[in-house]
Amino acid sequence: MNNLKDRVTIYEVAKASGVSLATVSRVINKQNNVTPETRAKVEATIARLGYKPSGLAQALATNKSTNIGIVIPSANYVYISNFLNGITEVAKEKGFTLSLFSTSHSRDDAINVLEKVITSHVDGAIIFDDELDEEDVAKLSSYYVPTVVINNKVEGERTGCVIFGYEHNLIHILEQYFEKDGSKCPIFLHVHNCGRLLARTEKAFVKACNNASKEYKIMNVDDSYTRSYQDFKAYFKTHKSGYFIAYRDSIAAAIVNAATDSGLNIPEDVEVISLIGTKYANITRPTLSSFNINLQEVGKRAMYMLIDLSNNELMQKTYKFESTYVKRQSTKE
Amino acid sequence: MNNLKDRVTIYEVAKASGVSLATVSRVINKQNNVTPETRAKVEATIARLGYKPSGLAQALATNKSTNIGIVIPSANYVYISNFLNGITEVAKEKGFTLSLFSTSHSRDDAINVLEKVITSHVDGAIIFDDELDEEDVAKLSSYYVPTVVINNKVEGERTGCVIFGYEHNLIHILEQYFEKDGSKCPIFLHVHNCGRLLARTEKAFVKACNNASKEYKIMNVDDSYTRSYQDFKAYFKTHKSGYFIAYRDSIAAAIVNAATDSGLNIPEDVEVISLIGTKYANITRPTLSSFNINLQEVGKRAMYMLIDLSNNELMQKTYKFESTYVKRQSTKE
DNA sequence: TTGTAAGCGTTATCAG
DNA sequence: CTGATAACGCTTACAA
Repeated sequence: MNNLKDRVTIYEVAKASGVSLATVSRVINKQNNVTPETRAKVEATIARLGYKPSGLAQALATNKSTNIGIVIPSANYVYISNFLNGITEVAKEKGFTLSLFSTSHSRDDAINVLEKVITSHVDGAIIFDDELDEEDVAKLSSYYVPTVVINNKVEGERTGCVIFGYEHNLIHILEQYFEKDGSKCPIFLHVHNCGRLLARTEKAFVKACNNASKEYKIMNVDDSYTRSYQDFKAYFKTHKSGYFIAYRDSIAAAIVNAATDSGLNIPEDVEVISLIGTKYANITRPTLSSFNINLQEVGKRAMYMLIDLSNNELMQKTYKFESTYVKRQSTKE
Repeated sequence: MNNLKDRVTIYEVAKASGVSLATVSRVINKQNNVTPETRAKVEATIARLGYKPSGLAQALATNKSTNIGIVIPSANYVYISNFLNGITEVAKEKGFTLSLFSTSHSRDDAINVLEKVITSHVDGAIIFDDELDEEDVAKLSSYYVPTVVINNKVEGERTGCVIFGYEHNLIHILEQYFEKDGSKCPIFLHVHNCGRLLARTEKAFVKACNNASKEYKIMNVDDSYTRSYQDFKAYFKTHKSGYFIAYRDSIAAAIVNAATDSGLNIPEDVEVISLIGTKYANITRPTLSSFNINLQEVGKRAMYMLIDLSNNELMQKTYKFESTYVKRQSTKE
């Protein structure tokens, strides 16, 4: 693990070109107080020796790592991928490097990750992880790392947040459903330990049902396609209809497929809405009605907010992304 | 961006506990040549002051960053997500931090990323990106960064690679198809600029067809579901059959959906195989026959290889993952 | 067991 | 425009 050993340093470059460290430093930092000749000379030996400055040493000397930490539960979700993609784009554009931390849905890991984020001296952090709460973010903040939190309303001096608007739209859709049809029992699919967004939408769901004096069900499902497909195959042996609200496309797809495979019709017998719609909502057959938020845009926005935050230029500390509802084949409306 | 400013340093801890820097350093590095009493004293003030060591300074002093660089084209593919997930798991287990670099399928970006990987002083790198070739890896190697390359056979002192076995299996499947049926024209879907794996499988495809003296077609398709769905809707107006080899699930799904929506039957009229199968092959209807490689395992393996490489303990420098073929509903066999 | 001091590879503040 | 020299925060011989 001695990869730094033997690397050409600024000192050797200075020696080889007959100038001082300071001059070499000026050249690599593109400062203009260097004669064209000396600059050329230094640049030549840099090229010849294949010198690359050490980001580590630079960071230590300047107090800037140009590195930002990203905390996610797992890379394995499509919406997280989209989010990451938005982040990487801005990072590249603005010259930041990214450190990826994942917590695997465990509080212990999350605490650990928090420590790592602090010690790794990032210039900022973006947290999209329900294991970490306001207090944790405050801790990060106390170490002077500006933070943007996704999907959690957090306040703080060095903190911004972007939140998702689902509740309103879900309530609206349900109201509409109750008004125009409402014949099937509304069923909310609860995934164990699946975080704030689910909890909030569940609350909104209950509220909408209560407001309309409708009976509803909360059903526990497994967070995997295969498992929940099987569960719903069993379910549809005794139940022949339902108006389902599913957290993720894959769960929605499990219901749709199980229903179809059980001889039920979509959307006549069974209707399904996916809360976190991705491009796969469009690929399954029947296609899935879903709520959508462009997570790539969320990633980009988070980066921009973080950069502003670092420069003390963030005016609007909370940014809300409203979901849009896209009706497809899995619902009548 | 002065996030380091005001952070508690080892020096302040030393002063506050009335010991020297060295002692504090010993304590935080869990060396055993410290009296329990002084250790306790130091630990107390560390806790009181909320001191966290600077990873930067540690890395500079020890020549070890415990950070490894991951180079990918984009975070936006399911198979890349799976790969990342495998990596993050091992990283956590072994105490590494990850730096994520994405090249966006551009050679320029890739070169840029390479520079960044070098300057960021990672202890190693994992490259899963077709823009970077053997020469680039050699460059990395010349800066003493051990590297594991995915999907490219690369040799070098500080280099390992994991490669994917598709050709054999594809040829086998095709031979079988020609033998048992072979009535439909085999069509390989070429995605512009889509990298080595596609090129290799395309070659294998051509070879198998030639060996069997079968006519075949290579068709250019767009690398997006929506676009290729439209293209195939148009295509199936005039063509009523085909045996398609698609690169990705989403392309395979586009064909299957377009065919179905055009009144054709799967697999009677149209058969489709997806080369890079993901869990979505199982979710679409009809389900997609596909070749599978567990990319999570690939990620894990790459990490283990990299760690061994760093310790000069990597015996087997090339590791091959054979794809497995899973027949589903989109083919007869 | 503990402290002193040199060094890791840079940048930055001074003089010159 | 250029060169010493002191930081940056930590580790690690070497001394005590």
